[in-house]
Amino acid sequence: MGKRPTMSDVARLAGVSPATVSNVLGNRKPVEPALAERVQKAASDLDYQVDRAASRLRSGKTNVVAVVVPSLENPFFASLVASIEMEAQKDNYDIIVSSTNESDAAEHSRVSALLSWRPSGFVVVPTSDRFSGRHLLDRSGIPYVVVDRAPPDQPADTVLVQNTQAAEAVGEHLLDYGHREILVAASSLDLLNIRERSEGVRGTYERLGQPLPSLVEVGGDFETATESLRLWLLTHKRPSAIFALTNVATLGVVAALSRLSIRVPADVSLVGFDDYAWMRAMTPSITAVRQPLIEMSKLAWQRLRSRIQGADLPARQFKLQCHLDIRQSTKIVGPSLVQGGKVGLLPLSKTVKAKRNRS
Amino acid sequence: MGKRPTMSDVARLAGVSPATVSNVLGNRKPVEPALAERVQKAASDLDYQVDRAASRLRSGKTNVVAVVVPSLENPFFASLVASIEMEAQKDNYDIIVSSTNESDAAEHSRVSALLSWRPSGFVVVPTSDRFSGRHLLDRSGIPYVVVDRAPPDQPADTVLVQNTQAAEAVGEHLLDYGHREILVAASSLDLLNIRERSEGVRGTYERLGQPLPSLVEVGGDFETATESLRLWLLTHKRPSAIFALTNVATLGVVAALSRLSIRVPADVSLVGFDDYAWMRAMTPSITAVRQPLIEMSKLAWQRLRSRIQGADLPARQFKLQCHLDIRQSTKIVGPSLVQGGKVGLLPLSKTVKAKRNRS
DNA sequence: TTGTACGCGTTATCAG
DNA sequence: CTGATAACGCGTACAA
Repeated sequence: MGKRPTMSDVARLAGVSPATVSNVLGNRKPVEPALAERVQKAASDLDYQVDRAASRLRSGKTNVVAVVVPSLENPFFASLVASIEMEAQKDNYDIIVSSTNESDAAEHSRVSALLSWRPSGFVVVPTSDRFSGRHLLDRSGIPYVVVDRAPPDQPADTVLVQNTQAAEAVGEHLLDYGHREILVAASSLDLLNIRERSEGVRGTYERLGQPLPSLVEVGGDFETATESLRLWLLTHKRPSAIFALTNVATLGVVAALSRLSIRVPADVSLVGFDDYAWMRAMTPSITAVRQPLIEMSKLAWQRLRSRIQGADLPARQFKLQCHLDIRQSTKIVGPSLVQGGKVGLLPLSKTVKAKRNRS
Repeated sequence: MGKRPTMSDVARLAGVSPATVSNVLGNRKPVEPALAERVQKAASDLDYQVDRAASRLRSGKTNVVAVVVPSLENPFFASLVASIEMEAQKDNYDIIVSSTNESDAAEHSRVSALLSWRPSGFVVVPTSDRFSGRHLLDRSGIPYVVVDRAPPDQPADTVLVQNTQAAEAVGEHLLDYGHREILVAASSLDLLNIRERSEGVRGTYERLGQPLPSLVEVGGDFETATESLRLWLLTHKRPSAIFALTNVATLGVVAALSRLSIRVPADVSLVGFDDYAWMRAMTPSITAVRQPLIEMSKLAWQRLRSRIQGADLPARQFKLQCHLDIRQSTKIVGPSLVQGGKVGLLPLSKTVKAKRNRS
């Protein structure tokens, strides 16, 4: 109960000045070991913890970063937050988490509100390609890193995945398995990364002279996605394979197919995006593009930390490679449609090639 | 770029005193409309945001709560954080999120570190029944609410679910479907809530004179759970139904069964815990106990907020009811083993009865 | 090692 | 009753 102890309380108990306590606890200046010990003991006896508000006010240092994501319900963002938190914790940073519920306006207002913390940095997954929090961040001078969705126009530190290449690999995989008529289930084409995925497969089919994939937008949440998919399937010729561009879309496809008693992969093959335990656990296991979530977080954090520490780096865009895990949900339905030896033999687990590259 | 504007900057621009700016922005004291407007304009022209550190230092108010969970990778806790964040946002509170990685020591040190923020309150899911952060929280005098896992001994505000009743309902459901030999897949029996679930089914089987369930501890992560389950199934007589006590255990069971080509529900029935989209999406859909996550969060937040606002309430324990969603993964294998009309007819979606009750 | 000014809003006090 | 002035909260940084 009662009020929390202050540094002066510790100082009094240890019989030293507040300044010394500050020096000991922040090990800023060398202090006589004997004194240091007394101070430490006094501090722990009182369960004393430096007040970050006071500390920040004087020193300007906070050790906190704000993390802004479109939604915490989406397991992809949840996992992202989880691994960023882990990285931050290693460096003794805390994170303030905020979700924008997929609203541009909310993004703006959340960023604005979070600025009042004067955080050391921001990690942002923009809600849309408009990235409406950007202006505020730029004006603030606080370093930030954008993850997953590329900001338009001006460069900024950005950590993305090679969506196009990953989708091309999926296209090749499906062609190699003999699939000619495929359906692409996108969440929303408003997002650049989704468009890249969509155009990736499309490009592959186009280049190889195959019929272009059909495309359906299914929305961002599970229920909607399921229903959209179900409707589409009821009103169109059944494709031989479906490529879902997000984890939610994947789940929607699985549910829709299940409801329509369409079997995977007997009746239709399925490739998902994002890789979650349930995709591996279920029967059939789902062939899916795995995003390097941990690497993304590590890279984003590393970059942000450098900037926080004052490094003067040019804005850079990182594009990490994805990985296609081929599992049971894709079935060979005919001879390979991939010409030449180009992709003659796909390894069971195919790595989408490409390395980091500059913006 | 550059330094952030201060309240004095705004005051100067608006031609008033800093105190007036403070009064306007915090609408604390009535201020002439004309002046107020000038101040608002000046503030927004400068993108001014009050510095929370300075504000807290003087006023003692923070509008931030710390949320401590065992793991952010676990979708149950991730969802919990998501909905708490949503509640908090409505009341203009930010949340600082921290995970203990299922370590008691980390829980203690995380709580200790978070105290340096002087948050308005804590929401804690204890890592273990030891609840090693408790001492610190009690000494701090900061209000806190415990969620999901009950603290031992002394009462504290706690929001739980009726684990026993939920598990009993699962027992009745399985008996009603004619299942005599069942296996309970627990994560770890170190946790009271898991023991309650385990003992719930066990109790039901015992009371009705049926063979007691077998029990296997499968650990807290997916891979381990899958392997433990696989091993158990290889070395024991196959049960007619499996009840998994957590979402991770459920996933592990699904994966193990899939790997062993044991069909659900043809060869074995399955009841899971926690309710996620993938359980509904897959074929067969998984019969599962749904925890009222949103209600839990709302209640926890409401309670915490009352305390933050100074309400002097006696510690209380809330136990919310769960819901058993009967789906395709449980199959009738024989006549009902539930005597009398007691549970003669189970509705397709059975609600585990019981209401909130006092500690 | 310590005294002390300082950072930036807030609040109590005071003036108009 | 409105608005300004000044003290204050609690660590930190710099001079002593």
